[in-house]
Amino acid sequence: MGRGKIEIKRIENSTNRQVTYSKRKNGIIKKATEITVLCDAKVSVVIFANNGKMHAYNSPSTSVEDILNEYQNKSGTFLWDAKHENLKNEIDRIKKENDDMRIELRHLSGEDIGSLQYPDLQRLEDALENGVSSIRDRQAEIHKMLEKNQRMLEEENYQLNYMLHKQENELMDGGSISRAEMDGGVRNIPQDQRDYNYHNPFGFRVQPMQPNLQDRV
Amino acid sequence: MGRGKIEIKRIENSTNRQVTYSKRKNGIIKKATEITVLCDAKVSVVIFANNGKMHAYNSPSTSVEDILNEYQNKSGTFLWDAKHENLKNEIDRIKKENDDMRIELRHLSGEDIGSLQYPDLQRLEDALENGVSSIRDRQAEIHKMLEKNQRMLEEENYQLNYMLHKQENELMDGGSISRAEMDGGVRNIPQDQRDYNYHNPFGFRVQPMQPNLQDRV
DNA sequence: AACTATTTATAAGA
DNA sequence: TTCTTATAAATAGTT
Repeated sequence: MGRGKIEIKRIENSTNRQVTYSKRKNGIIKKATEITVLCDAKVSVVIFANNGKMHAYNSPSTSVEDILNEYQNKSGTFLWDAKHENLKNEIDRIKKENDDMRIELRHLSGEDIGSLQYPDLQRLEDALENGVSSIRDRQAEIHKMLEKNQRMLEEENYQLNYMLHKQENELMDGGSISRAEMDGGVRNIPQDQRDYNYHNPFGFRVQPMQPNLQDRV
Repeated sequence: MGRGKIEIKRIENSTNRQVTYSKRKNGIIKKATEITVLCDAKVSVVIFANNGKMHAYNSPSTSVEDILNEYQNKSGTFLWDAKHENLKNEIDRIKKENDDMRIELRHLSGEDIGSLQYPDLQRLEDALENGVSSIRDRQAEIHKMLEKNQRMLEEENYQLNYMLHKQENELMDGGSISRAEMDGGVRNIPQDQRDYNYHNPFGFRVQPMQPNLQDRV
């Protein structure tokens, strides 16, 4: 019933099949509601599209419990089988994907390559070298960050030591230093004074001068 | 669809209702079989006529009906969940494995490594270098095989050319060569004579002396 | 059950 | 998905 007659056999075109499914599903459910009303019948319709989506129609039931249970069991089994099939298909699909990746990983780690020939080997080698070079870039980047952080820490230590030294001097003799001494003299603090800070757990706490020392590298 | 249009409401005439029920029930089942075939769907249709034996011992009760429906739904869900827990768990497990491998593959190809720190990077680099070295070993192995095959082919060519040369001489002057000439002289065949074979499509066919030339490398 | 006039469903095309 | 429409299919009323 339509523009043309169709043979009752699986519609191969997927879009077409989907459209027909949708239309006919609605048709069946409409018929079910009609017979329910017209003839006072009880109808249960459960439809699964092959993509796993389910639609169901149940007329208001007045059936006794054991009949319902019988239906329940039947439809339950049916329902289960359909869903079960879908899940199994999904599992198979994922397992396939899984196996492919596992093989690729093994190949990339140099295992099971005894049977590979030129083009595959070349591809693997390229991929690996690409990977190595990316990883090394990343390592270099981290290395640079670490070095930068180290330089910043050293700088801060110089300044902290200088300030500590200055305050100790002021406490001891009430003296003071010039701005010039502060700017120019920092890097000339002798090693023994710089190291003092590390051995004095009660040293003054000073706000860090490099707030971004904690940057993730 | 018939001689006259009918309103969708209970058919009061019992005979009429029975006839309509029978016709429409067949129609629905036909439709169900059609959608099953056409759309690769799974359909379950259960129809109870209100005057059927199945309903003989049924006492229509709205409240009981509601309870039974609820029970049906609940037990259906329960049945479903219980039966599918295992499959769902398996899918989750495989999907997890899948994701992990996908991430590892991306890391190995140098993608998404922006957040990785030292130990992971080191591990990846080691793995990649291992892989590269295995692949290169394999390449070298293949290369050696190819070289070996080439040497064998060259050797065979020498011998074939020698034999060809000798036969031609015999045909021309009836002469013969000594065993010593055969053993010692093979490699001294002049270039112009060795090349002759390549230009002579009607040269004698000689059994190859190196049966394993066709080895897969 | 058959028959058939009619209604209804729907295939194909936008 | 939704609408349209020509046509196939279902079926209401009749025999």
